[in-house]
Amino acid sequence: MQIRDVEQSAGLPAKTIRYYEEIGLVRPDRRDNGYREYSTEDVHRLRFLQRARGLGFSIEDCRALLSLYGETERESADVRAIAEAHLEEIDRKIRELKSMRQTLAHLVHACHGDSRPDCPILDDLAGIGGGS
Amino acid sequence: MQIRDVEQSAGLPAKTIRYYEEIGLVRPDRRDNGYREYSTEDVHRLRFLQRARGLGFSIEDCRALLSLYGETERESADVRAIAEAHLEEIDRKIRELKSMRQTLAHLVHACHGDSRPDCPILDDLAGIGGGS
DNA sequence: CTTGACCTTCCAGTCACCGGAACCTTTATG
DNA sequence: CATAAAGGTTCCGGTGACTGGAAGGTCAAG
Repeated sequence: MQIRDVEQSAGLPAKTIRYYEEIGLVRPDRRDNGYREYSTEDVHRLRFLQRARGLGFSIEDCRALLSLYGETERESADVRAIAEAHLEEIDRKIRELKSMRQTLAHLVHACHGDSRPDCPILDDLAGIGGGS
Repeated sequence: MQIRDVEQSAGLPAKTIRYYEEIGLVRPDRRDNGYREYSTEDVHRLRFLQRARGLGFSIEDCRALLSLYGETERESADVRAIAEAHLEEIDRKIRELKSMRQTLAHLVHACHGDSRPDCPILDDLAGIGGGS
C-alpha cells in the first residue's frame, strides 16, 4: 500500500503522513525504488493518530498513547491519566474563550456600529472610561 | 521612558515590545546611544495591543484596530465588523472544544482506569467497536 | 576599574504542519 | 521509442506570535 492509498484510509494528507514518519510515529518499509510501503499496522497507527489529533491531543500525547496502545501489559490508568489531563486543558481553554466572548459581546453590543467615529470598543481597548 | 519601564506600564515583556516594533505596530524614537525611547503615545498603543491581544484578536486584527484607533474620521461600523467576526471565530472554537470535550469525557468515564490493560479510550482511538 | 544591570542585535526554537521546487519512477499513449 | 502525466522522493522555507539565549555595547555605583 503506498502513500496515496493511505491518505484515503487514514484520512490524512500525504504531507502529514511523511511528517509523522519524520518525527518517528510511523516507520513504513521502503521498496527498492525508495517508495514508502505501508503495512495494515502502519495504517492502523495513522488512523489512531488521526482520531487522537481530532480530539486535540498533542503530538507528544499521541506518542505516549500510541506507545501504550502497543503494550499488552499497559495499565488503563495510564491512558486515563493522559485523557483526564487533556480534558482539563480543554476545560481551561473553554473557560478562557468564554471569558473573552463575554467581554467582547458586551463591547459589540455597546457599539452602535454606524458611520459615526465614536466607538466603545476602541475606547475600551484604549483603556478609556468604563471598561468592563 | 525606556523599555524596562514600558514593560510595567503596558504589561508586556520587553521581547514582545521589540517584536511589535519589528512588525511595525509601534515606532519608538532612539536615543544617541541606540536605546529605544517611548513616548506616552507609544505606551498607549502598547497597552491597546495588550488588551486587544488579551481578547484574542490576531496581530493583523490589532493592526487594523490600531489604525482605526488613530483615525478621527473612522466609522465605528468598521471596528464593529472586526469585533463581530472575531466573536464568531471565538464561538466556533468554543463549539469545537465542547464537541471534543463531550467525546473525551464520555471515553474517560467509560475507562475504569486501573491496572488492567483493557481500555475503552484506546479502543475508540483504534477504531474498535462502539466509538461514540 | 570592575561589577552588574541594563540595553542592543541576531539566530534558533516553538507546534504541527503546508507549499513548492527540483528531481526520480512508473504507466499510458502516439 | 519518445514523451507526457501522474505518482513518488527530499529539502527548504514559511506559518503565528512570540521566547530564549548568545555576543556585545552602555551606564551608574562602589
